[in-house]
Amino acid sequence: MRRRSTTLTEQELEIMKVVWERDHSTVRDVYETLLERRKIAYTTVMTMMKILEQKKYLKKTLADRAYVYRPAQPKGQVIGDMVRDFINRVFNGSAEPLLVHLVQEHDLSPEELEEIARLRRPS
Amino acid sequence: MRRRSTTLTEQELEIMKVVWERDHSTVRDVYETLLERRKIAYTTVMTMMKILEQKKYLKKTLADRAYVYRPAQPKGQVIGDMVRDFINRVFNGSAEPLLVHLVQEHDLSPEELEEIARLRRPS
DNA sequence: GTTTTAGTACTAATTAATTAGTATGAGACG
DNA sequence: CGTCTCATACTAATTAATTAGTACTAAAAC
Repeated sequence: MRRRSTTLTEQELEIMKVVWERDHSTVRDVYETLLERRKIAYTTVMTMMKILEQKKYLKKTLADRAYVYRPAQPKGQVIGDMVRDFINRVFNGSAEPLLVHLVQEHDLSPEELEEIARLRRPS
Repeated sequence: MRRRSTTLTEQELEIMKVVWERDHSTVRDVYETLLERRKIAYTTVMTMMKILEQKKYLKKTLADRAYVYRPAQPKGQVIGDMVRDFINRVFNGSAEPLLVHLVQEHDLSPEELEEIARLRRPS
């Protein structure tokens, strides 16, 4: 058997990124945005957004004739869950080795680190 | 269609973690390690390791009667690829917002940050 | 030498993720 | 009013990921 993902899957995330950029979104809004990047069918977007609503990532209200969707959870929360899940899967729950990777391979200078460190300890 | 993953999938990663801990591994070695954690069939492990060999994550040599597997790429390289893939998917290629998440939600103190920062700039 | 053991190769089934087609209905428009 | 447009609901097909069974073979054990 194949375990169902506890976080956003790849395409779900693509849709949520569009939705988070906007105050509210119809299927057509998201469809047109995604269509700029790749071939996709309107009903594909609709199906995905229905799934996201069932998974409690989106909430919908009926406006005029079409559903209007809004995020059901703040972006930071959802992304934070994905980061946590990644750290669990790849680093057995320990954040520090991920940080080491970032510093060593992702062009993060000590200056940037210090700046970010101040987020936790405002001087 | 469903795009094939460019990085290690969840169960592939579980097997690679076991292999990386050891100098060399047979299917039985990995099977017995995984069995301590969960129910799994010997042939399941064998199939997965064959896939990992085809994907160039493992290389095998025939020793005695059974294949002996070794990592074909260093762990740091493979994990680094996974980190890069995650940053691409979730943060559109930018490492800094991931760092902010780590600092804010994963108990990383400024002291730890400074220590890690020294990895890049040995005093 | 026959049987038991332990390995691989091959096949296949299941489920999640992704994609999209078809049917249907309500409102806009002539 | 009939038709066109645009929305949803429902159904279904495809592929990747995961799991494991069965057949076969060679060596070990008796």
